[in-house]
Amino acid sequence: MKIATWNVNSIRARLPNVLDWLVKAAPDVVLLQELKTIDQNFPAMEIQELGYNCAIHGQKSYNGVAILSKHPLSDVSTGLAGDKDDNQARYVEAFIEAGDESVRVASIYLPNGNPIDTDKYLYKLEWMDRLGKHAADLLRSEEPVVLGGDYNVIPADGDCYDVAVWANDALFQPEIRAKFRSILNLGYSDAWRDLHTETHVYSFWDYQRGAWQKNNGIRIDHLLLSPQAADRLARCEIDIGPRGRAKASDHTPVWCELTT
DNA sequence: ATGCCGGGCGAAGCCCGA
Repeated sequence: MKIATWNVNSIRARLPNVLDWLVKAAPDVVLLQELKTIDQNFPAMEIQELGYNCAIHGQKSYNGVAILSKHPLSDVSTGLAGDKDDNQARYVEAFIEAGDESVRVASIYLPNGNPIDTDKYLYKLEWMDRLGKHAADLLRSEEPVVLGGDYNVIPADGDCYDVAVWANDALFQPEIRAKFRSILNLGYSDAWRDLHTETHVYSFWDYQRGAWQKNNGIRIDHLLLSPQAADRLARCEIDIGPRGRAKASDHTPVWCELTT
């Protein structure tokens, strides 16, 4: 089963690119972030025509996450547990029913947290704590689980082009990276890192300053696998193709292949 | 590395992203 994550930076602005990639890459499951639209304006018809079921958790203008699946979706839940007052659409989870390939997945849009001396940073810390609690709960099911999304965390120095540039950024703070590691330490695997040793491979390039052309990127889109999913991990790749297209998102898809 | 892009909203210019 091929499972991808992609921050599309507006599903409506990106629809032609997304549809093309769905046809070309043929993933079974896609975890989308930054829909930037409400559920009613999500282009479900066009995506369903390619054979995908949709679980949508939209929001006007900002955030918004979705799960696309060629297999039936069940047990859909929206929002991350632990804070009833959090109304930002950053989490959707579902069970993918596919016989002996069944898997539970979540699409995650972790808060950016910049600037670091503001409430936005505190919100990021709090959100990561809640994600860790929920991730721990999910492990107790002993199911294969894939938590994929835009984590807004640069895990290690080699995951960005210049550590000096990112030193004061929320994505690079030691306590943020420690919280990300603490989720891994529960028992999750960073699928891409587990299968690759090379550094300076990225999933995001800024629109500005010719970042794409100069390969000034960061690796912040991750697929975290529970042990039961990691045991089935056959492949994990970053497809930089979509980033080079006209009207590209600033993120590109990351995908993994789970076997039985 | 400071928003120089790019998207949403809404009809200019501001908010937001990483």
